[in-house]
Amino acid sequence: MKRVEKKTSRAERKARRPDEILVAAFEVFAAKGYAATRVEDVAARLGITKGTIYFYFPTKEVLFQETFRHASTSYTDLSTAIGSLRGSTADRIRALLLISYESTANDRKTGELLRLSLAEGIRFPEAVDCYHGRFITPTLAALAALIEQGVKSGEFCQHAAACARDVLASSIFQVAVWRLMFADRTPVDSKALLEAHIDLVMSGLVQRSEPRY
Amino acid sequence: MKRVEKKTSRAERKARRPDEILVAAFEVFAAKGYAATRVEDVAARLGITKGTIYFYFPTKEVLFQETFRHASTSYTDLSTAIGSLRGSTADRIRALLLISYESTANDRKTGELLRLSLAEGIRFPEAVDCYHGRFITPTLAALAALIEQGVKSGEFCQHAAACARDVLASSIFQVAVWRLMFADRTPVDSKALLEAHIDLVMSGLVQRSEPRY
Amino acid sequence: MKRVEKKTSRAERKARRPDEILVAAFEVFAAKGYAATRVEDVAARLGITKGTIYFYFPTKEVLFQETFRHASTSYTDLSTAIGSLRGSTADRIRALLLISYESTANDRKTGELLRLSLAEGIRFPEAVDCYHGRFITPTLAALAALIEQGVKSGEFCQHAAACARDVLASSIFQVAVWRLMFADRTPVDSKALLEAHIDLVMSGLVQRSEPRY
Amino acid sequence: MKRVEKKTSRAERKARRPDEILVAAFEVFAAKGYAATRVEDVAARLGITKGTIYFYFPTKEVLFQETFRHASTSYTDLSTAIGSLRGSTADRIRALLLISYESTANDRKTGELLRLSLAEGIRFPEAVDCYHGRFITPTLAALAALIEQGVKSGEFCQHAAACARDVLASSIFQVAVWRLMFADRTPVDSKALLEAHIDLVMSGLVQRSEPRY
DNA sequence: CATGAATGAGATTTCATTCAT
DNA sequence: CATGAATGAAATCTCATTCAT
Repeated sequence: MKRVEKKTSRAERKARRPDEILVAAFEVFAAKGYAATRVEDVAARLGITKGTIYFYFPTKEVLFQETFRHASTSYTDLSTAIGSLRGSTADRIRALLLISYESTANDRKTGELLRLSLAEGIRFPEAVDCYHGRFITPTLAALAALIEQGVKSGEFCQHAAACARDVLASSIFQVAVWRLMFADRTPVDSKALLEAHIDLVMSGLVQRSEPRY
Repeated sequence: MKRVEKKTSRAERKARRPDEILVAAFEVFAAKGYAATRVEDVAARLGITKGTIYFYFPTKEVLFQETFRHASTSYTDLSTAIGSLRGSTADRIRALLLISYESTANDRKTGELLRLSLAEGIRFPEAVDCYHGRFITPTLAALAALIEQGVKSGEFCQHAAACARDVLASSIFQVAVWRLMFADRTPVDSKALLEAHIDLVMSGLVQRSEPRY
Repeated sequence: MKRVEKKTSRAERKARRPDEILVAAFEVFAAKGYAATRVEDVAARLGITKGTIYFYFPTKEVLFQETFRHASTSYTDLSTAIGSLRGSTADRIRALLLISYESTANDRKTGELLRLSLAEGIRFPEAVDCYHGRFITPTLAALAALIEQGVKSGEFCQHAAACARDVLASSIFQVAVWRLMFADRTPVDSKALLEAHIDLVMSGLVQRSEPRY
Repeated sequence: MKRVEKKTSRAERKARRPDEILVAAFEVFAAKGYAATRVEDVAARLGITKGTIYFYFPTKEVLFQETFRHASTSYTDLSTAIGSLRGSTADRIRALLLISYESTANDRKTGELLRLSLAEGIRFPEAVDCYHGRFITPTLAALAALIEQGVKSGEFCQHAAACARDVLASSIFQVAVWRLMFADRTPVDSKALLEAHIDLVMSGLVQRSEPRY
């Protein structure tokens, strides 16, 4: 019977439509920016027509905002990740930053969100808010929490820890910006760069008044 | 008398027009992005009409490219700056990064160029090339030169120096991205952030007289 | 009831639109030439808007080319006409030229195509090719075929027949040009002119073995 | 001294300017048509600027009309030519048509005037009037005069002569149209075509009292 | 006289949005 | 629900025309 073969029923399909649209829209918006993206481009990517998109989203502007929100949501939840980390505080920070990196490296979405935030931030402040709330705040909070632990445990020197949070976070931005700008022309070993960054910062962060080991 | 008041003759005006246009165009392009900028916006900012802009630049696309190039050109020349730096290598690196920071902080142009590079890089690869050539390459070269001096003089440990260049450079990106995104909402003390970054990295970079391990 | 009155469904309308546009466009292009025709003029003639035209044709240039091609296509097919002609070869040639004349006289299209070919030929060489292929080549071929028959049957003298084809064809051009230039100012009896032309040429063409007078 | 070398004084140059402009304008108008011709194109061809053209001609429209008039004026004066013709009436007609042909063949101007008349005739009826008055009317008059002489002298048969004028004239149009359309693609031996045309028409025109063959 | 910078009206073209089917 | 023909506002670009120099 037909029904058996058909894996996605009409109802299922319908339920997924908005998400499908948001996914497709994200790709186009990320690649071309808001103004240069045509609603039809998004539709074409799904093999549907403009009209269908307008059935789910009232305007292009709303489509953009929902798209941005949707794309931000799927970001790996750091607060759960942080609980499962093991090892010294330094190891856990390193692991945390690598998790961020991986999520960026795998689906590029995080990087593209950064691009969109920067590119469209002036016209869509909510997008920046969203990016900030979903990505930056949790990352900074997680880092801050880990650093505090390190200070308490004596691993980190109090003084350096004060602004270590932002400095560590910058490693993520560095890699993201690097990839956005030179993606296809100057391939960079992002992971090595990230780890070097972490190493250098860490070595300035660890307590050193006496022999370390 | 009219004549007396008129400070700019027609000839003078003409000679300055292209530059005036490029300056105005940069502001609008930086604020709205390529696609959302209307040629008329640029004209209005100068109190002239579209036609005048098309008299000097054949298309909006060319206007953008020239604008980008023009804005990139005025970036503080690091190779001259580097010669006038004094003090220890660490001091000179610090000074160099602060120069970059100042140029960004004062006219925002550097930051906006970064924004445009990221936002329009896909459609205007030459813009990225330009930004790369004018800004990133000289900065990295200057840093690399200084680091090498530090290694030779024994100030920096060989091992850490290997990737210090990129890590130091990331401080600039961090500040720039931060300012671009949160300019008016979460004012950041960029200078403090930058100096903290440098401090941390430096402390991981300097040669330490006793064994680390 | 609305439904009853509406003779043309949306689907029917859509199917006819391209042709409707091409017909309207031909009239305007023929009357004003390519450059002086505004796309809006064509739209207005159909009671639609510019946008609709651009929905079917990507540019004004393509619209012109398609229009020309479309207008050329409907020209009376001479190769079928030639088969149904009766009488002496001279009679059949006369009939053939009159068929050409009638098609010109009735819808003016042939004449206007000539005007467009001449007027826009430099910018649209394909238009000339098209006119040549659809109109001139078949006419000349048909005439040549008939003349050859006349020579074989002994009706025409070999010598004169050599270039009779072009000379007979010129009668068509003469009438067409005449009508194009003086259409509304010096009305000419085109038919009489054409027949006189044919008579004169024919009398030079026919084999005469005995005194005419 | 400079003056000696300078062949054209400023005054001379000034006096020729309008004519120079009209000559250049004709070439551009003929090649591109009225609407597609920019005033600047005409200026560029003379190495001067738009402003100068506007000094001599108030609008582009006037420039076109003057240009057309000017180009028509230089047409070989047939009424003087006709007096100097010798030989039989048939010979003189042949010679007259060849004179027309030569003037066309040499400077192409006559052909281009025809093109412009047809292309712009609807918007510039005066251009057609001008072409008619300067070219067609004299040609037809000259032909009619010669034909009448031929009839009086018994060379031509009365009957055929009635419309011989237009038929003979058509040979000129045929050649002109042919050259305009196929100038560079299907080079035609215009002169042979013209002479064949004349031969055929003449042989239908001449009085024949005895067997031709 | 000649120049050419500047204007502004108007033409081509694009595209978000609507709505009858 | 989905479609896609149609709209119309707006953007890019052109060019005849003007006028200060």
